[in-house]
Amino acid sequence: MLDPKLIKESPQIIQDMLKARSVEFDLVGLIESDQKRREFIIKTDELRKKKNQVALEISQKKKKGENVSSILEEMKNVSAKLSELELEQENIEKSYSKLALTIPNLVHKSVPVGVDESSNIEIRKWGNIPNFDFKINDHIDISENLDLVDLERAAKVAGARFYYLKNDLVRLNQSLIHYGLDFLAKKEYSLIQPPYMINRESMEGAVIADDFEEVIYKVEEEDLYMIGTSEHAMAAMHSNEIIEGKDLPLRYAGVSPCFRKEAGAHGRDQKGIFRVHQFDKIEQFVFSRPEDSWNEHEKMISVAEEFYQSLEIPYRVMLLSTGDMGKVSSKTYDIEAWMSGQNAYREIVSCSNCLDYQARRLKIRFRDKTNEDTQYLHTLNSTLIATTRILVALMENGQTKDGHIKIPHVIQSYMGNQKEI
RNA sequence: GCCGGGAUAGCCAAGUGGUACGGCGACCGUCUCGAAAACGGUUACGCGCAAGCGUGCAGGGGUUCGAAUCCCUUUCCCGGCGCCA
Repeated sequence: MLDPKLIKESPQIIQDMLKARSVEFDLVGLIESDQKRREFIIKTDELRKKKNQVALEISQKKKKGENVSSILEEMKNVSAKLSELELEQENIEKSYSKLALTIPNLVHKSVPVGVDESSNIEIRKWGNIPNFDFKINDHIDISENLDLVDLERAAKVAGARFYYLKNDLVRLNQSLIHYGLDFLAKKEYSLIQPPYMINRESMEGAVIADDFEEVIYKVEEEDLYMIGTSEHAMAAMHSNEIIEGKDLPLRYAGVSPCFRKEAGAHGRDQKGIFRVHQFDKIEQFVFSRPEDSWNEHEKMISVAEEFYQSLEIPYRVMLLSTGDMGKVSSKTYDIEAWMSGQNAYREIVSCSNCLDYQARRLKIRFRDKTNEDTQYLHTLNSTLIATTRILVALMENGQTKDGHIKIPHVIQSYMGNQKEI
């Protein structure tokens, strides 16, 4: 959600944003319904004032024992009229908020304008792409040869895009999570294991309506949705709260499984564990003062980079273009890791500053002094590690001539000093 | 799952049909060289240039001229019983 005052006073800024994002949006409709909505607030407030005055009069007359029958009649009329107006107002509010909730976020001026990922900009690169003096395999063959993944039985039991992890790959997965949590704990993030299902109201705060159908699993007969990432649960964590300014920034490390429909991804990455319906992830989530959020954004991406340097995974940092970026985000960096089996850089991290867009939807405010006005804070999120994709990178980049997988140095102590799988 | 008790502002808390009592904390001001104390004010949201007005008693619905208060319903919390990794 955007600041309604900004939309009213500077519609050109909104128009520019919509153009940059190539998004069709009924901005005129939004402005008109906002205008209408304000008019109705004035009308109904006036009538309520009248109602309060008459109610007071009735109670005073009754106390004095005077006859109130004529004034009761007047009150009846006022109430009836008010109910009528309120019904109309409700409809206007509905059409207003439907539009207000679907308008995308503002775009930071540094973001390249483009329709898709081809306009993304490479910001920097780290690490050397590994050379192999033998014919390499992709993660599907490697994991099959070493009995680390069972995709066929997963398909039988759950369907496509599911997997059974097996044997040492289970241990590697757990070790990556353990290492990731230790890594963020050292940087003074609070560790959070959130609910894996949250209610509609909370989900709507973090996710834009269009994404519901494409991404989010709904639990039948319950007001519950499976989280697509712990971001969803952590964003809603402080909803309807006023946070003390001195407590900001709040830096959380959320760990959870993530559940995604992948409805819009037919045919892409069909095989293996690169794109799946369920995976484990550690997420950085920060609640920040507005003036600090761009610094926090840079900090988060460098935390993620440091993490991949420690795992010795070559990567590049991309600045996403308007066409490739989510509607909730104002600026997004992706980290893409080199994956030898695919001979390409593939997305492993997404790091976004959402400004006050989520905070407005979820009513998360802060203030420094109790007699000051509250302000919306800024929310930011970034992957630390989505484990399945890192398993792919480690298997493909770390494969040896004799068909084994090298375990990164920092992970070995988590696996009983095992050096290879 | 069943029975009972609850949910009021940042916190505590009064209020059984007629303008949401009071306290604590925090913040601002007066006083002071400064502070404490004392006193006054502020401390949820919306509309409005403003004066001001309206909304807000867990959520939704109803009864009534009028609902924190009465009725229905949902959610959550506490106690007891039951079930359970």
